[in-house]
Amino acid sequence: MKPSIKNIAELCKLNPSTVSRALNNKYGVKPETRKSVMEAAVELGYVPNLAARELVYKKGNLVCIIIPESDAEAQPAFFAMLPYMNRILRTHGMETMIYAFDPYRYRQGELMELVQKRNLRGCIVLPGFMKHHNIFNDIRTITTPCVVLEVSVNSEMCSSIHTDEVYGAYIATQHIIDFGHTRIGFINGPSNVQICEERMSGYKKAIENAKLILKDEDVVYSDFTGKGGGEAIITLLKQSPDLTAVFIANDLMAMGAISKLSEEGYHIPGDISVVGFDGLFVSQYYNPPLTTIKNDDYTIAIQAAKSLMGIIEQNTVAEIRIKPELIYGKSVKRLTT
Amino acid sequence: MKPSIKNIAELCKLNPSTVSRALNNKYGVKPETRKSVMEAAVELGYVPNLAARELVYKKGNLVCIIIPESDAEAQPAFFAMLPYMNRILRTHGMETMIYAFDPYRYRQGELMELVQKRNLRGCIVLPGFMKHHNIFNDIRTITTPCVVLEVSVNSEMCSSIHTDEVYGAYIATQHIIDFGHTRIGFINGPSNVQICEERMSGYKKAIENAKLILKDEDVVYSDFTGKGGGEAIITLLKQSPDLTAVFIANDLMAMGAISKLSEEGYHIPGDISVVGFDGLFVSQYYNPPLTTIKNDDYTIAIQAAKSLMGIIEQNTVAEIRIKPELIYGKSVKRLTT
DNA sequence: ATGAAAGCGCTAACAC
DNA sequence: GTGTTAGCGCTTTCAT
Repeated sequence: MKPSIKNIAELCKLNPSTVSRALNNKYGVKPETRKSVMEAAVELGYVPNLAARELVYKKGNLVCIIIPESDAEAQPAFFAMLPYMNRILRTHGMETMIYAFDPYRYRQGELMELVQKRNLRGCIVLPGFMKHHNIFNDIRTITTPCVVLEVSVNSEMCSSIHTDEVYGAYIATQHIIDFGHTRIGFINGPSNVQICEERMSGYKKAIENAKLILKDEDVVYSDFTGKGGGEAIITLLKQSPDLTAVFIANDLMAMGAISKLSEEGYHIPGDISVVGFDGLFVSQYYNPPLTTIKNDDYTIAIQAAKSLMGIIEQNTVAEIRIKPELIYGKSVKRLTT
Repeated sequence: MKPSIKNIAELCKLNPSTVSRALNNKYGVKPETRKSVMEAAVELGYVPNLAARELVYKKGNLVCIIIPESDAEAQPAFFAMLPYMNRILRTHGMETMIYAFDPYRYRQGELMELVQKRNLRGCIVLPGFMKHHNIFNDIRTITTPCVVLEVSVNSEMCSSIHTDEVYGAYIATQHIIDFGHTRIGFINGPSNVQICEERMSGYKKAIENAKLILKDEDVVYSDFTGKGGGEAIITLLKQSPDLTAVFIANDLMAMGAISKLSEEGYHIPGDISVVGFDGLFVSQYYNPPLTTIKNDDYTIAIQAAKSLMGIIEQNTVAEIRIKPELIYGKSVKRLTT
């Protein structure tokens, strides 16, 4: 039978409330009493029951990370971030649960329900590619500290962390331009996704800044998968055979594209230069090592966890923007200019 | 203020106990009473407090996935498995928490403490590369349903899921042999890790079966990282310049090796054939697509979750062995024989 | 079919 | 400094 403070109380001939005070280091317990309680606790193998404590406190120390249910392939960022978030949260005495919701079956209010039934201390929402979903209505009205990635939520209880997508796409394209390319294609993700619009505008900005010509046929949309990237590059090169470089909106598509191009006899970067986006940890071991924009998951994850603790502990909400960074690989050819 | 059954009871002019029965579909509630309770619950936005329920039931519906704390790079399997486990567990009414322990600071009994304080329903332990760690003593004596990956635990409450590593390494090496190679190197992971010993013995078995000569200098040990793989292949080719193929104990090292070889002017698979191990989802988009042994995370994850539910629901423990599978890429050259 | 009362393990307000 | 008492929200006897 699992021991409770009552058992300790009996053993020490004390009242349970005194035991509680002793265990929680509350003011007003004789040192020797505390000592005897501690010893009894160890002897009995006492472990506090968090459910009982929560019932009194009304809040627990559980933080929930909320993601749309999907495969690892679709969510590399989440998996990269989880350990870092977890680490920070733990140093603040929090523990982590995962809630994967089905985007197609999400019920209005599901989030509040989760928060309430588990007495959650806070949430971190990683919406992935979703920008227009019922869950955001719930986030807006939630009364529990909450951090949302990549989506702004105007609320007293919500902070948000953004990647500066426009900037990332801009420096990617600019890097290609700096290497002397003048015909630069773009393989984007789904056009209805907000980050894709933003990456598109970064690409445009760099092209226009450099007084290059922006052509519709230099842009194709795909689906962020490796397979999709392979198909997209073929379509793109058919439309615009004189491209010398392509900016691709995520590393997975970039890999799919390079793999496909190699198969078709192209040499990378000899024939076509490629820049990706994401900075997956495997990208540096790609053949050739991929030049990419590192969406700094480490920084974002730590920021997210710290921001959450900021709301919980000091009631401070914030909107943070993080600039991604160019990682130099070997997938861009320097043209003689 | 968060509504409780008491509020519902007042609204319906009933006793809280009747409300509880109505909400939980217990026998002996007049249909109209139940109806009025349900309506009141919706009207008030009632959400049950799991902590209170747990206090009565003694058990909750939380399952904990336990991993050593580390970066995503070191734990690709975990991240691949999490969504699948989570999905199965949810269909059984369970929710998932994550517990990342620090292997260097793990205290004896930490696991039991976690289980008790959270009233966990069960655990799934993914020990990664660790085979000899204090946590296994705790797992052995735990009295809560538990599934452990890759490590056998002799206990009434524990099931284990194993990958047949020997078999995997065997079919990898055999595949290379089938393609006509006779000088086949092996880049293994750290020699003190059990799965490495197993993969080693699979490699040996295939070499010996084919009456090829097993040479010490054809094997090098590295650290499962991409960087390590790049260094290892150089060392290996210096020791054994006449190798035509290499079996590499994980995909990340394989990528590092291929990347390095390409940089050095080798062509893959023209000059050197490579087979990896893991079947990471990015491997199929590698250049060239990597021939690898797919450690079927999907099957393992689902098996693990189902096994856990098997212990919880039917008290059935099992020891399951899963055979990995050869994935055909384009990184092995067929030699004319 | 419903109500009354007790109790899960813990903490807090108030006595002493 | 410590005991007493009440109560967190829920379920479960046991009455009625």
